[in-house]
Amino acid sequence: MPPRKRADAVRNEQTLLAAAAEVFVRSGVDAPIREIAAEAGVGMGTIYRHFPTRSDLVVAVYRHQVEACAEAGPVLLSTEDSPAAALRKWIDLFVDFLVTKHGLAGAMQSDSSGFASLHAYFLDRLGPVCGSLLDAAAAAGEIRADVRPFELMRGIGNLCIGRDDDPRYDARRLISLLLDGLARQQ
Amino acid sequence: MPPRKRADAVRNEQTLLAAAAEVFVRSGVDAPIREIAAEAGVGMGTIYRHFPTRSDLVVAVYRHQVEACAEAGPVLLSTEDSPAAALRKWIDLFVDFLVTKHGLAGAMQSDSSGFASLHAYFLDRLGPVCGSLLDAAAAAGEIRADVRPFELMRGIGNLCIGRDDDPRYDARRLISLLLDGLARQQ
DNA sequence: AACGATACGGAGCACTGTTCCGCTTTGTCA
DNA sequence: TGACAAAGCGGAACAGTGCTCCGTATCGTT
Repeated sequence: MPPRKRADAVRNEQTLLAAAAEVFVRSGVDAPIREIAAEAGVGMGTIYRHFPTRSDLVVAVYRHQVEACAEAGPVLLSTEDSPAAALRKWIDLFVDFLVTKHGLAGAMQSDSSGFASLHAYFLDRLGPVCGSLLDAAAAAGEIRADVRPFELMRGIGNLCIGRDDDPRYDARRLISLLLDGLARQQ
Repeated sequence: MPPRKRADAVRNEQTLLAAAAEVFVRSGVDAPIREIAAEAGVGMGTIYRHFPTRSDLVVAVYRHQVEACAEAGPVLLSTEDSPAAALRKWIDLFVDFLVTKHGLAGAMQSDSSGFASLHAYFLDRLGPVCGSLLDAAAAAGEIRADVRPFELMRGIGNLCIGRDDDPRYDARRLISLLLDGLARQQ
């Protein structure tokens, strides 16, 4: 076994993952390396050492985001005032994550098998989390009970497609409307 | 009506269309503007004047290629030794054209309606041409008679997807195999 | 032939990806 | 603890690209 990584290297890798996620949301997955380095407060060389290609970085952020999104579900459920509020906040995180997810297709040229496995991982991990949020909100009578995680996640995913630079299209607005529709009508 | 274009401007536009088509095939639709300008023997400014954005250029080449491909069908049919030979040559042109077509999706970000209309134009214009080549070859007994233009064009189109830089995948080789299979087995 | 109007070419600028190497930090071992 | 490799870091420097701008050349008209 080779000696384990130095502490600062581990720290930088975490910092980078968080910074890249933030920049991807702000400027897309094609954001300049410099911008990501600046956001993380590290040099460009550090990024290239940890993630030799842009694809490596995007994939790493993807995994990191799936994990963060999955862990956020239960936390939100216990800290927010109501299950419906937790659901809304969770979906906000989910939309941030989708930017990375959609960028992934472009970053991983022609490696459709690797892409498929990441997509499966995503569904396995987040489907149940989304499901428990939906169940909780439904049990509280806050939303209708007949919407399943898959259709909701897919619908939101589709709403987020192609919203690159056209200011006339605001995916988050539409998603908010969708959630309004999800609320149980009294 | 404003005065019509100067002769050299018209000439340059045609030259550019042909040069861009050639470069797209050789280097993809993301080829540097400089390379296209060099191929056409014009300055970069000339390209930007005629086609302000890359998307404009790609769309123009697309239309130009559809037209050229459509006109080539009857010509090949009358100049080649056999309908099957004409079909093979025509498909060769068609594959060149597909490079532009696939690049189009990337170049036209989020303008799916414009893309759809171009796609319809493509089918309307080339379907019949491909059909007449197929019919002629079938009538000559050179190929089986139960393959329709749409499925052939679509099949070839799909074979050309994702062959960007992986040297292990050669779309033209597979297409050639497909055409061998199309030949009437004696 | 002369003279706008139109179009051309490409130098120049801004921005980005990627490499490379001198310097700093870390972990270890006496 | 102090010293010293090794691991890691930062960012200057280089190369390639998109796009603009304007002096120059060409065209069409009178």
